[in-house]
Amino acid sequence: MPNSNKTYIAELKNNVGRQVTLSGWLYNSRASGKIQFLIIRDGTGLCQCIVEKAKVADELFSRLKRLGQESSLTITGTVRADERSVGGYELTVTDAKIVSPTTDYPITPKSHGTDFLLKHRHLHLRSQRQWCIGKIRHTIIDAIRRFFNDNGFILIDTPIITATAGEDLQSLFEVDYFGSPLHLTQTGQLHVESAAMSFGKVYCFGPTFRAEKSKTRRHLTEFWMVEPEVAFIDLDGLLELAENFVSFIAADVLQNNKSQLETLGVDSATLEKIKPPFYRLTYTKVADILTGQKTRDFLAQQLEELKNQKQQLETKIAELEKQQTGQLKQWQKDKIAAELIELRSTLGEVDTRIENNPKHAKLAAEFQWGKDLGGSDETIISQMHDKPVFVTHYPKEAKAFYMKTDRDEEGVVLNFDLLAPAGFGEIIGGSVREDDYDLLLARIAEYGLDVENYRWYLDLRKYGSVPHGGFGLGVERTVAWLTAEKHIRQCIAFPRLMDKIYI
RNA sequence: UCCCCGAUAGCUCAACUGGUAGAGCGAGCGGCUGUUAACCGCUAGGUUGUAGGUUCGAGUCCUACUCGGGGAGCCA
Repeated sequence: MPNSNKTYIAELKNNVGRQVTLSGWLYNSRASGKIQFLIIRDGTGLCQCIVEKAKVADELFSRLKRLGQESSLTITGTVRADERSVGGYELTVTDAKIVSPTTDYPITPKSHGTDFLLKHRHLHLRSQRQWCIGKIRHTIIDAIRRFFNDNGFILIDTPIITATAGEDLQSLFEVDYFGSPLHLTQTGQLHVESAAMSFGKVYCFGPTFRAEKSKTRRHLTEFWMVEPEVAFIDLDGLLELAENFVSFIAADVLQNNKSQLETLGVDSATLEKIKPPFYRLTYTKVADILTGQKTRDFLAQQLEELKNQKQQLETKIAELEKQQTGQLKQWQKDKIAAELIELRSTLGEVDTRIENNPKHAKLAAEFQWGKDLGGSDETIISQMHDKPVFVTHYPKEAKAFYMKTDRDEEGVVLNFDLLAPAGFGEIIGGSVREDDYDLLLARIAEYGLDVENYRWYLDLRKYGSVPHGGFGLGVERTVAWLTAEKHIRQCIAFPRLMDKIYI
């Protein structure tokens, strides 16, 4: 095996004119009598390899011709720049070695259903789309770590098995810990607060578990969350930190994943907009907006647009259905059929939105100060903006026990949610923490939590309490937002969904 | 937990009001020197999710169940 000059596809641009050897898998192939086009993937990209019958041994030519998708092989040839090729470079093949031939690879280059793909997730990870998302996820995670490391934050690894509940008690996964019931962490926040009193600026980054009965495109039961926590910080400081942080991530993706964004069909202009300052609204302001004329007009207009869109789709579908019955080549009929499936699914989505619009309008109009913002309310606010929006100062009844009440306005807490624009919704939740011992104790009791479990947490208010706060950013939601991926389950390699684990 | 939709070849989907289950992809064989989800010809591939029911006749209608998708509530 000529291994001495092994090259990765990503490095082809530096090797034009040279002979190189690639190792990878057969992604797709097209063949004719005397020429074959093999698309090879090697983890760094795709490369079209040209096999001409005249330039290789006959036996090799025919073996390559019947080589199945996802067979592994090493392939040697000369690098050429060529516009017609994926990635702009191709290989004129002189030799190849089949490492392991494959037959009947289940995932074809045609379309597949979600269930099928999730059942084959171990193989689906090789697909272009999953590969692009995986690369971007990697950039995001790397950016997260770098942002904090370069800004003086210390990484603290918080426990996964815990006795304290950070969020809602109903969404806990219980663990039988040598006979006593503990649970999987919902947040590292309480622990990371303790570390902030030692290091000043800290963050934790790990998996989080929530047994929410939420079967939506925005929920996983196991997801990754990064949670910075800072001593001596106020709400304004947190907002600034959060907007710089999110902007840094977006800029990093833009810089490192141009081609992946392009493959995914993401308009990079939307990412370029993600720059400070983000919009800042108080909860009370949001409540006014939701119940006001602006929202009524906005939703009415949206409904009009949706109805128009529906009509256009229906016209298009009718046209295609008519065409389909005419005299056409089989492949043309197939193309139309594929297009119809696509259009019908879009139509279904539009129908759902039309159906939901009045419900959302009603929910918004009847919004009562004091309630938490519903998903639809968030969506409305988020749709009204082209940049992320901070919503701050929620009523304390709607929020967690540890959030600090606004001393100027006792009914609200010093918290914030960050809503991603264009209807994407919440990606960050954060707050200034209650730092007064007595007030915190009262809140713990109010929430019906066992004070004994929170003794250590209360101690932080006893020994040198300081104003402090932090937030949590959901990694998969951020990935979904930045890649414009509709479903969060595509944003982690092996998703854990409510009641459903595939692999 | 609630509401809506669906289940037909390995995969993605067809089958008008109940009347002999059909394409493409994939697989196999053959053809084609620049293909881009290549194309063209041939071949194989099915107890229509499961269990009942209505009917002369059920993929199609009814009931239950199982599985899947979407939405609601809740959240990162």
